[in-house]
Amino acid sequence: MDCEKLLTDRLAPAFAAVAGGPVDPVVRRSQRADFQSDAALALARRLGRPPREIAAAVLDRAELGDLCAVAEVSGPGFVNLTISDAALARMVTALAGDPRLGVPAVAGPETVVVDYSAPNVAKEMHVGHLRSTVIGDAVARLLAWRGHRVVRANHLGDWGTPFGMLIEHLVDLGEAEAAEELSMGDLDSFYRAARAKFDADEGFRDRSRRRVVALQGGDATTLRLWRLLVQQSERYFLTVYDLLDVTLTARDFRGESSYHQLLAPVVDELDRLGLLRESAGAACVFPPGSVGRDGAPLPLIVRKSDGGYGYPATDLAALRQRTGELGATRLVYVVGLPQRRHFEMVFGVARQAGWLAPPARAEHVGFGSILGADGRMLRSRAGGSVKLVALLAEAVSRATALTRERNPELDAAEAAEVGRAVGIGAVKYADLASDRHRDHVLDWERMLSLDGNTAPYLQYAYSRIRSIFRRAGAAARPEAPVPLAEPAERALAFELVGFATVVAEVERTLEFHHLAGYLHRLATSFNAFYERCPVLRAEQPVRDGRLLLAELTGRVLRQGLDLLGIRTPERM
RNA sequence: GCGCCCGUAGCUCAGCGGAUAGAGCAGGGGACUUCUAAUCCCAAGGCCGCAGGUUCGAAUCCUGCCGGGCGCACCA
Repeated sequence: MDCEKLLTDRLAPAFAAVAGGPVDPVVRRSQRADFQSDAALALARRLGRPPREIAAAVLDRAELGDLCAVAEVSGPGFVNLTISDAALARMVTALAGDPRLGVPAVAGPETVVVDYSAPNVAKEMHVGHLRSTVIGDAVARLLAWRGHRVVRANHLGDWGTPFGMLIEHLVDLGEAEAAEELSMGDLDSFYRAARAKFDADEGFRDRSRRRVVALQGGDATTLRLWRLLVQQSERYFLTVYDLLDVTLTARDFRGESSYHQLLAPVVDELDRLGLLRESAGAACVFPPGSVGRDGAPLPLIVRKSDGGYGYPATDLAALRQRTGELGATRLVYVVGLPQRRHFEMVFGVARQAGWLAPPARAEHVGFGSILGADGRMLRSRAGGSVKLVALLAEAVSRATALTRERNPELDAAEAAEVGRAVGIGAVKYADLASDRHRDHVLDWERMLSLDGNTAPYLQYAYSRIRSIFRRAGAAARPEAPVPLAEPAERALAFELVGFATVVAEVERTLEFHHLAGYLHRLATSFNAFYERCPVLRAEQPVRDGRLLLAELTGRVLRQGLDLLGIRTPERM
């Protein structure tokens, strides 16, 4: 099913025999054939034999007859491999009969915790949350589809000193009024108003401080007010997730408050393990390898000098709970790159404490900032951060207008639905289609140009396929003979068969731009095929075969886009 | 000062040890009586930041510079 793997498996024993030890055949796609193996070149020095001779010896031993039409030594010692039409057809047919499109469910499922999104109660979600939410959701979707047990952890910022002022502001407004404001999604003005009073009014500051103490002390009234804030915010966040087509639900909120009781035990445990050191009144752990500005070891402060706990303590408590109680073996943190050092230190301390021991491992899936078209951090006209919902609304309205213009036959309801899928898809795809380590330039024109390597391009290819089947009035026959005579058919067949390879790679690296790039290549191949190879007007048995290729393309596109969290409308 | 990320076509990006460096956009030229032209085809466009080094072979690995961004003890 997976061509690279198939060829690798065939070539590896031959290389091993020739080299007298295991060798990776280094199989990859080639411009001169379907695939090439480059291992003979690297082996030449070690074996003291000319690379061409090694390649020839390998070809002599390798069993490729049922797979390759041509297997030959080329240039200085490359092995060029051309898959036979019969073998390619077999692989396509196998794909057609496989609901999982060649991607098997994992044999040994893991429990994976994906930590993502993480908005703050009573604070607007801004573009900074976009990448974490979009990338994290793709991680969760992909790993779940592969059969892992995925725990979505939405690390909600629902605890800490700001809640004193927020609750006091709520009291000032009156509960009904405050709930109204928050449920309208006007979190920004609520927060700003509280902040302004805090900064300006000494009395308010005092009340706020006392309120924090009451909150932490478990005062019933305070807790009730606090829950009101949290609930209203959660409700609002869920509407954003719904708009974004994100799989996070009410059950996935893991508020920082829920670790509150675990913080002191975490510090105690670190102390018991002899890892704790006091420095300037704070309880610290000094993980190996971390150095600060002055070259001195850098501490992870697990308890501040005022006795309070910050992020490090919460992250450690959460980590311990995840590997311990939950039994997770893979911890994924989808958080911006600036936090890299923080996570290095947290993971370092967790390892020292024995909370993060093989097979469990943690990875920081970091990403760059979102920049405006001017190449600087995205800001609103007023200079503040851009509201996420405003950005999404603009994407949807632009895409809806475009949809109306392009396809006047759609009624208003369907145009709105399509506009939403296209607009949201465009935003998410733009985020996922480039290497996440880079800063990501959010250019309205480009993102919504609906052309090039964009979600709409892929969605359009999908809708073309659906259109064919609406006209055909029947599904493709899975056992239809696979047509490969036309170059466009062959090229498309190859892309289809490569789905599993890409999914496996992305599962390992969590670099979704590889999947996006693959889907774009697939859509491009399909569009070229569509252009040159009429489906419905073709004679049998070619017609059935082309229907099969079209259907498979549709299934792979839908599955691939679904893994990215992007919808595939039937019509555009 | 130290650390991390990033410098590839005018723009946005792939490629990260192999044969002539690839896409898309923008700009140029073509293709709709044909399953949606939101498409396709053709041409053009590059001292792969700079300089050394390793290698049969470097955009890719190493070192040093230059440029941009971010981080560097009690904010989350």
